Amino acid sequence: MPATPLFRRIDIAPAYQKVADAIEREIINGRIKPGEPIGTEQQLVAQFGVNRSTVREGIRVLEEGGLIRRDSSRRLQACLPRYNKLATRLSRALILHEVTFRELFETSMTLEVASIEGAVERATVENIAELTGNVERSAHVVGNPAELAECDVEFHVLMAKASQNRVLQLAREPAAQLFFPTTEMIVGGVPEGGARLVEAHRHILDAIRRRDKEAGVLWTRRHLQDWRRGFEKIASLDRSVEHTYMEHAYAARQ
Amino acid sequence: MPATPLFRRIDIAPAYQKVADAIEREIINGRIKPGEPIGTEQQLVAQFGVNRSTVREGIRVLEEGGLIRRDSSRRLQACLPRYNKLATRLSRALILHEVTFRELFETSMTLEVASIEGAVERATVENIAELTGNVERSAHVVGNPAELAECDVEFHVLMAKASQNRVLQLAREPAAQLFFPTTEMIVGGVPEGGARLVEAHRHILDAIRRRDKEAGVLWTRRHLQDWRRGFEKIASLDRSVEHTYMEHAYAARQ
DNA sequence: AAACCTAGCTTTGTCGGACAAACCGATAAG
DNA sequence: CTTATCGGTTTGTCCGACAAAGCTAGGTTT
Repeated sequence: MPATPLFRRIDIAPAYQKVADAIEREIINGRIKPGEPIGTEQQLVAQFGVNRSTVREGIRVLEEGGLIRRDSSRRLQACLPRYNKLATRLSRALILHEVTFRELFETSMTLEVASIEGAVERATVENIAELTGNVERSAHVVGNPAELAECDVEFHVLMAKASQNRVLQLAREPAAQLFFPTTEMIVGGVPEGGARLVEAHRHILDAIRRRDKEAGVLWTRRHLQDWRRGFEKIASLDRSVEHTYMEHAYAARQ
Repeated sequence: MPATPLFRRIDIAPAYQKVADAIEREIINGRIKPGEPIGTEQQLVAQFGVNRSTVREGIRVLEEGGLIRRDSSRRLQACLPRYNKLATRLSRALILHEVTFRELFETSMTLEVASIEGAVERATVENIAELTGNVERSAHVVGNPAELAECDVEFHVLMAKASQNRVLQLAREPAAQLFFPTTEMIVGGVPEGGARLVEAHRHILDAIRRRDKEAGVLWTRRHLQDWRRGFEKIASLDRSVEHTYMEHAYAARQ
């Protein structure tokens, strides 16, 4: 072989990948806007000059990446990747990496505190109305662990939304997806747990209303510490997020 | 329509999706461990009783999701989803949602501070050695914005790694991928910017060594504020992460 | 015997064509 | 004006095929 390479490595990406990349580029740089149609498979076949099987493999890649979706009639269109869907992938990754609840807890504490700080500063009247509705609903289902846990998840999503920071909303999602489902187990297992949860939410909401950052942070920390105490009654923080639990969360999501 | 639904919605997932789900289940619940082979396409065809095209579409889905990959000889095997790859998707999503640099900055500040706190508490000698090597390298390339920016990215990745918190590592990645590439522009545009950056890294590393959390946080904040000041000289924080910039980051990633 | 080479088998990536089911649009019937 | 029907499209799936690249095993060379 030559001492100095004459040619650089030729990029031989498979055709389906090139198809996916080409469409992705058009969406990312805005030539195709979310909601706009991509065209039928047949049209893509004609444009790219490859076989339909190849086009379809490329489509699957983009679909999984959340860049395109099929509307009601299964036609292809660009779309905004849902945080939620992507976060699910990340949650899965966290499980496979066998992270511990301690890691989840520590990071969630950071992110939820950041959320409440943003929410106190920037929550709109709509945000507050949504949160109010949520708290009222929580109060009604305080005796039902499953429904209450669902309300809890929603409360924290709304809080992040109220922070008006979409990066934060996204960053907290993967951890939250793994962290909060345990709430059901805890609320179900600890008497008075439900009431304490609703009370904490109430105080947090109140702090947002009064734009009282200190109180908001205080109650958010307290709320999470409550979770932690409850969790430690049923499991160790240093155990990895078990496959068994994972299956629970996974099944619930479907 | 009947008052009470007699039948529940029939689940008619396309075959390729079922193939993907079936393989995903095996990986998630640990029956196939990362690194283990999935089998050839032909074997999957035989096992699932569907056509190879269908199997291949299912494979593409999992591949994109990061659950399987092809090894050197293109055989299929399960794998641990790389944060990095998933984070790339998320970064893309952030761009499409037209987040602003202010949102990025705010969230990064939160996450980097959390990183340094964890790093000060739990950095191992290996972590410190890696960081030391990085800082030394930075000092050598202080005059080269591109290389220095690369060192900066690595420094913060290593810092997150030193926190021993994988959830945090993951959570900071999407924002960091969008946030740090601007470093090159800033260092290139602001005289003394490079020197200040290296100095900050040095102080941060020193704080980790001395387990001095307060100093670590202080210098991390200062470091990020420096970025912010530099950035505001060339653009507004409230402008969305422009498509043009996005293309820059995107091209660099390839 | 160890290293090398070559022919054959396997696997992937791609292609062309095919067909049933679902969907759309428009027209015909009530 | 609503309902029913009927092509034309589009998707999901299947079948069969082939070139290129990798792997395997056997034979060859040193």
